[in-house]
Order: sequence, then structure tokens, then C-alpha cells
Amino acid sequence: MTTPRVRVRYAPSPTGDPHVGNIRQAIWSWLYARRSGGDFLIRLEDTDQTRKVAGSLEQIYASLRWLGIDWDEGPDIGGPYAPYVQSERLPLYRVAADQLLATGHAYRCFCSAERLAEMRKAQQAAGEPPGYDGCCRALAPEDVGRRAAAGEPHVVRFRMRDDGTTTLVDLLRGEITVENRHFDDFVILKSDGFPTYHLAHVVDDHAMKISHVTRGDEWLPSAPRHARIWDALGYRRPIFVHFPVILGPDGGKLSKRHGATSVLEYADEGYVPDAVFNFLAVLGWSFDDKTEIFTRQQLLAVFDLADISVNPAAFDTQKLEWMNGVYLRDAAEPALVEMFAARLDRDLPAGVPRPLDRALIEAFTPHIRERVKLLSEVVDLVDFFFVRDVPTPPANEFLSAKRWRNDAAGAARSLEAMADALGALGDWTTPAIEASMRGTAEAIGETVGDVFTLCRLAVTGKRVAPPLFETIEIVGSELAVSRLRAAALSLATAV
RNA sequence: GGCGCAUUCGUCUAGCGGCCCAGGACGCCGCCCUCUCAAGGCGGAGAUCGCGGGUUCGAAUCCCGCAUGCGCCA
Repeated sequence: MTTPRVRVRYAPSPTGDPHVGNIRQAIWSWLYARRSGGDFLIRLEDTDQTRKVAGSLEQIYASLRWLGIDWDEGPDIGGPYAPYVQSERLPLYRVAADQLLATGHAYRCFCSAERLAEMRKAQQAAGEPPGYDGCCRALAPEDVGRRAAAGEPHVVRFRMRDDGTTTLVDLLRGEITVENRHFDDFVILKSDGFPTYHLAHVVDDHAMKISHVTRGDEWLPSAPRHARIWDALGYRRPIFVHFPVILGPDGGKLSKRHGATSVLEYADEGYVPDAVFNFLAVLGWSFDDKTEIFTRQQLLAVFDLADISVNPAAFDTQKLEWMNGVYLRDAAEPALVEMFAARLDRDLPAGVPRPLDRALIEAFTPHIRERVKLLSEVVDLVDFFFVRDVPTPPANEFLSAKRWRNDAAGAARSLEAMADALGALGDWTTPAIEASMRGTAEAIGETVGDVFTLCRLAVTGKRVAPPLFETIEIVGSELAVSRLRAAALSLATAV
């Protein structure tokens, strides 16, 4: 028996923004397909028309594209097994259902909703396990034919329940055996002609030659049903891989309450795709006992589905942030400048003229790259470079340090002295600025810590900013000096 | 209620019978560096491997129960 070509599909339902847990499934599936030199495709599972949310497909595409995941076949680009949308494949499911009907693996059931409800009530009252009682199993064939032909509403059920057992293999968990008596004869074709998930995915995964059926482990309990359908249809079973879920930081279900649940929101918050990709890839998967940071190339070289942990993993936002910082620090400078520029263009106040000064961004990028964990933090770190009239912070900001608490005049004098020194500086370079400022601090008998804090506040308007001398150089002589003087003046008048 | 899956530091994990009185990462704490904040360096706290029985010379690792969590069916 030859091993079939690896073909893995990502099969989202159009029910809104894809959840990160779902996207992680896509990442793992994609990684495996690519790593194996196989195919990765998208199939839309939209048989539950009631849960449909408009625009979902676009968000699914956008999420994957943002992460750099490509696909070989899908609703948008077609492929040899088109269509890739289940609601457009209805005839195929009917054919499969007919085959199961003809071979006796399935039967038509005319039970009314009322009868089913009553049956359930009785089972509940008797403390019996719920499930279809097999009422229509024994219907006479000629009756069935007549009623179906007459258009009487009915469903098609799979003959599941019997005295045997079903065994299947899950790649991550090994062999799983269950007794068939715990199942009922489940519906595979609804009265409106739509298939249930059970039938649809089997028909499609077989038709599309999927080698590894990857999906969330909420499907594990019904996997025996699917295995039985595969067998009944005479198909060769695929390899089942049931992925664990992602939990919220508190161990509960991951929800909006914990922050972002969709990768598009992470994009919005200033995370970079490679970091999110890396983070999600290693959340619940590991290569060895130490490696955390993987380039895409490395991942593509070493990823294996078999190394996935079956435990549900809690989403650790702090670790994601850390990892994002790693990616930002490791990024090539031109790429970083590009990211900063794009983000600033979006976040800076409208009053700042566009296009933004590229040279300016290039100038400060090396000095902030180690201080940024999220792109969204950049604007607060550098806005004073762009905004000409930075408001001088209130006096109490300057006077909060012990040294100045009762000496506003001294603070004002210190700032004046710095302004004088810098105003007279001919060589406007970082080393010269540093030498001048240190010299001035010494000359006026202040510690650099005390006086530089005042300068930082005056020039940047912030307590926390990029390194002072470099910052002052970039801000430029004229602006730096005038901001120092403005601060000195405000302190002098505040006394 | 029945069935299934899972159970190693707060979190993600390494571990697949002796290398483990359990290793790494995030986070946390301390020190160093230092103009702030970071980054970086060094060090530290943190897991009786869910509990109880076995098997074995030897178990986090194998087996059986129990507990807990999650999921599925309704």
C-alpha cells in the first residue's frame, strides 16, 4: 500500500471572526502540509445556514494572509475538487446517502418532531440514555418507497447502534475503542436535503483526497461515527488528528473577556505576524526542551503533528508580548522602519503633516527598537519628534524628585544652564551633546540623574523616553533649546 | 445521566524505566550595567510529577482504581 500524498484542509465555518484556537489549527495543518511537500486547502463548512455571519469568509482569508499562510485550493481560487463550499455540493451528499441507503447502512426515518420529543421525555423519565430508538428501522421497504415518493418529510439515519465496537486511531492519542450501543442511529441527511456535518465532511474529505483529518477535539466523541461512515462507503479511512483547545489565561474558555480572540485584533494591537505565528505554533507544540523562537523556515523543517501536546493550553498574553518584542528587536532595520512608519501614519494626530518624515523615523528607530513590545506603543514613545509644540508638563512633574521638591528655582536655573550650554554648542552630535550636558551638570553641581530627568521632561514631555542625548540630537538644536527654556520659564513663574 | 479525552513549577512545556531529590521558556524577585525606560548579563524563589494501589532491583515514565477538569450526546 502506497502512502498517499499529504493533503490537509482547513475547514472553517462562516460564523464570524476566526478564533485564535481555530487559527492555530490552520497553522499546524499548514505547517504539516508544507513540511511534507503536500497540499493545503480551504473548504467552507456552511451547512448550518442559521449560524452564518456575513463577511466571515473575508475575515478568514484576511487572517490567514496576515499570517503568511497560503493555500493551493479553496473557494476563491477553485481547484481540481471544486466547489470548495459545502452548500454548493448538496448533490454529492445525496448520492452518498443514496449509496448508504442502497447498501443498508442507512434508512429513512419518518418520525415526527413531536414523536421524537415524546420519546426523549420518556427516556428522561425512565433514566435511560437519550437517543433515537430505532423506530423506523423496521419499516417495510415498500412502505418506505411509497411514502418517500409521495414526498412525506423524512430524514436519513445511519445504522450505528449494534452490539459491536468501533476502533479508530487518533494520531495524538492512539487507538480508541468504543461500544456501538452507546451511539444511536444518527441523522446524516436532514429533511431539507442538507447533510449533517457527519456525512458532509466524510464525503468531502474523501472526495478531496484529504490524508489527515485535522480538527478540534470536540469532534473526538463523534469520530467513531465518521469512521463507520468511511467504512460503509467503502472509503479508505484518513488519519485522524484531533487538536486540543486553547483556554483563557484563567483556565476557562478563551473569550472576549480575556482580550483579543481573533488574530486580526492582534494585528490591530500592534503584534507582528511572525510573532503571532511563532507563538501560536509553539502553544501546545514543542520541538525540544529549550527552543522557543522559530523562524518560519525552521518550523517548516522540524514541525510534526505528532509532537503536539494533547493538553488544553492556556493563552499566555505576557509570553506573546515578550515574543513580539523579540521579533521587533530582531527585525532588520529597514523592515522595522517600515513597520514604525506605517503604524505612526495611522496613530499620529491628524495635525502632523503627511507623509511623515522618513529620515526622522530612520533616525530614532535604532533608539527605540529595544523599548517596544507592541507597535501600538510607538506613538507614545516618539510623538514629540513630530509634534512641534509639545506642551510643557505641569510643574509638579518636574518637582516630584526629592532634589527639586522644594527648589523650583534651582530646577529652573538648571534647565537654563542646559539651554545655555546647548545653545552655544557648535558640534551638534550625540557625543558632543553628552559631553556638554555632563560638563554643565558638573559645573552647576548637580547630579546627572537629577538634572537629566528635568531635561527629558522638558524636551520630550515624558518621564520615560528614548536615550536623552540621541533624542536631543534628533530633535535638533533649535527645538531642544526652546523647550528647555520654556520649561525653565514655567518653573520660574510657578514659584 | 451515559460516553470520551486529559492531569509535570502561576503559565507553556521537556521527559517516552535508571542520565530527574525533574530541564528550558514566559512571568515574578534580587544584583550588575545605567541619563529615564527598556534591552542585556548574573543569580534566586517556584512542581512531594492530581490522589491511592500495584508491576519492577528501580516509575513522572507501565497497569488498575479514584478524584478533578474539559468535551460530546440529549
